[in-house]
Amino acid sequence: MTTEEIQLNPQQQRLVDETDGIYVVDAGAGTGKTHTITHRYASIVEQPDVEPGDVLLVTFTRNAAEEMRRRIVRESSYSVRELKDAPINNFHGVANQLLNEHGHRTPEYLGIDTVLTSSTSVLENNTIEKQRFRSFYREFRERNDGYRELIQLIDDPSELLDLINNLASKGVIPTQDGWYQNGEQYIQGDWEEFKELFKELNEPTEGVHSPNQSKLKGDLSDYGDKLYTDDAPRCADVRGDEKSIPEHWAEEVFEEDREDLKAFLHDVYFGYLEYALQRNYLNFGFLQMLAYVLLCEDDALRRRVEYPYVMIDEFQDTSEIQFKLALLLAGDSNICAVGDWKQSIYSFQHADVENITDFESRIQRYKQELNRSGRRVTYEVSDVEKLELETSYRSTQPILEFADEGLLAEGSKREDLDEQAIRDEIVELTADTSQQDHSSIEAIAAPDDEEEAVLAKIQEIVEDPGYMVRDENDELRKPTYGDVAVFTRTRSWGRELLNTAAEYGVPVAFEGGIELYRTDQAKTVLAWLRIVDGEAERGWPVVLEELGYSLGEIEEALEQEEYPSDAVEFRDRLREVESVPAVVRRVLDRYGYNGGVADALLEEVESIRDQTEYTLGELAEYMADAVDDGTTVEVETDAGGDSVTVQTIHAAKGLEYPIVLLANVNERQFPSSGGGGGGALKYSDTYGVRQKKIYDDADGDPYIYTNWRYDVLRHVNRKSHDEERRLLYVALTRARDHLLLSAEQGRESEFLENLPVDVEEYVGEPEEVDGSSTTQTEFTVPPVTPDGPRVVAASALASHDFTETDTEVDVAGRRFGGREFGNMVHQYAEDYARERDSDRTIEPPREIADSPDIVHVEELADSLTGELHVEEEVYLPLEVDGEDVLVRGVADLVEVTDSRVRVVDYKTDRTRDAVEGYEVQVGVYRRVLGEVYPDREVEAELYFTAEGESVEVGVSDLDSLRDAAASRL
DNA sequence: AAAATTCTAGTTTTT
DNA sequence: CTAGAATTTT
Repeated sequence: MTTEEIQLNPQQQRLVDETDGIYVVDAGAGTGKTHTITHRYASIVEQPDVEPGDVLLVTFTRNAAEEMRRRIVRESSYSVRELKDAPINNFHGVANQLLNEHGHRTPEYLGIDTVLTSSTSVLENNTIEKQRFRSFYREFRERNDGYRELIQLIDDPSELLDLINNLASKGVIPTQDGWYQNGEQYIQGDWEEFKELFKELNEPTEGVHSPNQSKLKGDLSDYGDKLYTDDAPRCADVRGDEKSIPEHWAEEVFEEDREDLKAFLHDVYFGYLEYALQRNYLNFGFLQMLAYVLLCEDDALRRRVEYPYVMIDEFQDTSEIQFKLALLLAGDSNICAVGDWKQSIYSFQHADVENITDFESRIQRYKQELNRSGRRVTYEVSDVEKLELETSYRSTQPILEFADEGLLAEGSKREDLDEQAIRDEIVELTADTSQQDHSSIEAIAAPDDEEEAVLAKIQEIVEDPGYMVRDENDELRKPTYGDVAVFTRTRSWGRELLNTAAEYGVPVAFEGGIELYRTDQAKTVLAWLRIVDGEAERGWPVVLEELGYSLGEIEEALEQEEYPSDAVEFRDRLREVESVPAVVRRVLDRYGYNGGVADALLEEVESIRDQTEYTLGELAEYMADAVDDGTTVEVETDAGGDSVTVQTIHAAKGLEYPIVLLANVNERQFPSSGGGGGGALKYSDTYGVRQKKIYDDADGDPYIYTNWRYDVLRHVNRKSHDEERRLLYVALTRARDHLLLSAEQGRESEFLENLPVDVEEYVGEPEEVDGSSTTQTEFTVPPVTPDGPRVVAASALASHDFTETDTEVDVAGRRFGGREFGNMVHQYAEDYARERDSDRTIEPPREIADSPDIVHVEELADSLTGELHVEEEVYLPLEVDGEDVLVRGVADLVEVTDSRVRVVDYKTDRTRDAVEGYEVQVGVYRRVLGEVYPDREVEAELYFTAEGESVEVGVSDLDSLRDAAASRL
């Protein structure tokens, strides 16, 4: 703690003094928020008629709650003992306690007769919950044949689980025969708001001379390109012939019969809640949800437990249900919400930034919703006082001002921010320090390797006297490695930096957990669990490979079921061991694994054992799922001394460093673009729950259509880069004295271009440091190696950056680019095949076999004789640049007869580079098929469908093309 | 200058 | 399978 913080400044003092009433406090980065809250708490509690038990202090994490308790003890007259049971807790803790003490029969309010018991546990592990949900959903599907159409649409059950959790975070709760309170409204969406947004988006945009078409109309230019049901209106009708699309579409897309969807959602949601309760567990969402129901239903209890004073920290991270819980827990209008909207970066955890930005209207709306069926919130909420903390004890003035610019930086060329409107929302901070000439802000662009440039820069920082930092007395000193933090957007970039740092011996520690289950140690443990469990084929290969067996030898051993005798002995001894953790321990011992990863693994297995009754086989299944999920686990990463901290921006929230280097500020990384797709169901506050696709097998031919209403509606909910800007802001405001941003030259993020800093080319290679003289992270995190070799495209072998240029063709008066034409040819080929094999469905197996020696096509060899195959994938194991890879080619047509194998690949692009790529691809076919069918003649050829720059192809030509394809086969 | 079409690279973050 | 940029057409 710095000396400045001992005294309270006038704004802080005001917050401490004014204890009665409703306050929203805008407490920016480094404004001494915790310190102030601590004092406010003490000041409330020191009133003669107030006890610690009267003040509810809610924080976001368990750690934050403990930290707060410690500081209150230190700064007030209360002792540890007196505050031991004081309600200083996180939301989940509050809910848990409430249910434990008073809530055993809560499920009854929803029509579920299971009781909560003291042994009901809170499932914290995502992978386990997904597993349980999956098994629930498996049963659900069998029981509910009526929902077949919706079930067909959903290929990943965890999509449903996400939706359920999202609804739970809003207080949308299912009951036996409907929805709790006004839950159904949320599912329906908000027509008024939708109309408003629709209108806004449909305003013509400003052109230089005359108005342009509206954003919405522009967005809908590709409407109609997808497969719609017959009742969908045509593109021209939807878009109309004005600058805006006809107004009536707003209502027509919003109004939709969603009764089946709602019923399905209800039954899944309610069914899973029952399922969890019967199995005696709750997830985070259910925990808060039940506490909410309890407080709503039991008026006497609510009055008994309510608190005269409520304070909530990190308010920008609260969800809707948490805000409502806080209102229910407050007995009077003494509520204090402290936070910083600019640091709201947890929307994926259901944080709703509008809780703080629209505090005044939200608190009124929520009160109204809570009082709809009873008087639950009795106090007045219309008088909300806003306070601001304006002095920052962390960053220098230039850094504070620069960080604000981060909130104004446009993330793409398309974005157009209302700068003034944003500035109006920002409370400008003033730095407390007078020292600031030493402070610097710079941006570097690395022409070749950004990681190396970052490391070189760090070495420069600790050696160059130009970078001075302030000590606790505000005096300047030279920085060390420990003063530097490197932030990244993604975990993976940080991990790579760590590897590069290890090469050069730069002391660097990665903080914030590793993907534990992807380590060699975990893989070995998994293999042994499988062996012990009797899954020989999945376990032994890993173990034997570690012993140096070749692939052939492994196959041989599996076939003969003959394994090395000491390994067999070890297996038999493991089978005698009773507890699962003990098995794991023995395996780790056998391999001499005893570092941080091994410890973490053991700890994990023990905690999983505590949470579930997993058998050995189930644990193996769990570990395999965790590999897929990329589950991360906190591991002790003691770099032992003076080292640079590497962490994600999310992990850095709440921390500060003298020198911050924000790395990988590259396009498409930060802000991340694209993505966001997938999933059959969508939810937004505005339009409610919607189905993206429609499954239909009315004509006996199952088909999935795009829901045309959704296709229009979704535009009204387009995401902007707001949260990414806040993430940028969080990163920038961690810095005390120096701020650096880095990117790859030529790939700089739009953010970087829009920040008021010159991006300078930085060429630098780190000096190699003798590893023994520096400290390294206790273990190095290995790069993620997916099981089996990497798959690369055949054409990529010809050149790493070959570019396709276009050829064009005219078909029936329409012009097609090369790609589109190629797709069309392809479609013809497929239609042809479908016609020919109408009574047979072709389902080529998509999975690559475990062993790289097994070529995929082989599995089809016998069954396919004499038949036509469309779009077959072939894989060829090759060594490329010293790495074993599977080279993938996708052939358009494959024909296999007793004497011959023929592959035809249609292409349109004849540019030199492309042809080169295709030739490699065809060579791959030739070779792979030659290996699979050694005694047959193998032909593989390219068939160019468009010559030169532009080719005229009429419909008749396509017919002849089809005939040609047919005659070849 | 505006609208339409095509191309490209991406698909995180973790209480 | 999508958002957003880039390019082409009107």
